Amino acid sequence: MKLGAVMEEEIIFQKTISYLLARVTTAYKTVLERHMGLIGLHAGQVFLLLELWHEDGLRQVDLARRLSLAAPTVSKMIKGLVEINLVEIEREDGDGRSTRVYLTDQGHAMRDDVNAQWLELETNYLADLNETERLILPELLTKLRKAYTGAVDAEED
Amino acid sequence: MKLGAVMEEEIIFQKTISYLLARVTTAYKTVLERHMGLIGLHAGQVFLLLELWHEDGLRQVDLARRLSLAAPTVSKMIKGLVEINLVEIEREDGDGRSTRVYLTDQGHAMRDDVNAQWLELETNYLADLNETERLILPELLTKLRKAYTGAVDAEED
DNA sequence: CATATTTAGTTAGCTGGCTGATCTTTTAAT
DNA sequence: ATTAAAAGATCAGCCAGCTAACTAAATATG
Repeated sequence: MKLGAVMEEEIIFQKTISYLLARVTTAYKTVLERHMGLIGLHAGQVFLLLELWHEDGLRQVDLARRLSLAAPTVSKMIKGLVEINLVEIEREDGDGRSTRVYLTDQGHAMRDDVNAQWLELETNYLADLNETERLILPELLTKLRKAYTGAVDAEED
Repeated sequence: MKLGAVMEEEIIFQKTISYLLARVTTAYKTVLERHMGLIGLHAGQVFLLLELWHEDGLRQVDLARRLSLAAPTVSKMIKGLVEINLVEIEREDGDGRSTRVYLTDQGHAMRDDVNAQWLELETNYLADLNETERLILPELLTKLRKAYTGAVDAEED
């Protein structure tokens, strides 16, 4: 009775990878934000810090590129991080346009907390994945990321 | 010279599924928003419309549950959809608290546009996936969604 | 019947993304 | 040297999410 022909179109829609991805995406972001909130950070800040832990003193434009984010987004994030004293900014000597972003001591100190929280995220929510899935997923996700960051404008006119 | 022992920790971080998922998430959301913008919609509105095409006249709380969204989020989305005349709201007769959301003619009419755009999304960005991946991904994504929507508070005190 | 609790929605205010416009500084071109 | 173009950063304003706090209606409870 409920399997009328009317439903077919919608079912297709909801079975697309794009749809499923959207649902995962939304749910995941909320969880991530909540988890990082436990250590006083916002999700976006974590990724920015990660890049700085990797290489301190980057310019904003470098961060934007590495994180695949727009410049204003990075600008606002840094503002937030400066306010809670995790990073400092400094005008570049050679180039008056650039601002370099440096970790403060507190910024460095957050690393263990973030790692711990990250580990929890990974273990708490992904416990149900079997070994095969754990192997495949990284590849698939990487593939997806490349698809969405790389071929943004690849559509017919 | 650059491959010091210092880097090891960070590399682990960036190989976690959580990290990769975050990157996909951000990239995908931007693409999705851009694509739906081509037909005058925002990403969130599309999902709400989808539910209404499935079953018209839902209450906001129903929509929130089905979409796994918070009530204020749905409230704002509906506001936007009302403004562009895709849905109308109507106070429930039996229950003065509820508002039911109904598609307008224009709301119904968007369906083809959305489907078309959705198809493009699916074909343009996921062309590189092979058949195996196309089979596995839906399962994996569904699994992830359940993990992130279901076990939100499953952590030690 | 009166009061307390639950439920549905809204408002306010936050971060995370974006685009578009603006400003300053550099660099390129004439 | 002057002007034009490019690059780095910011500001304003938008939507998608959220939480917290609130109103109003419905239901429980006494």
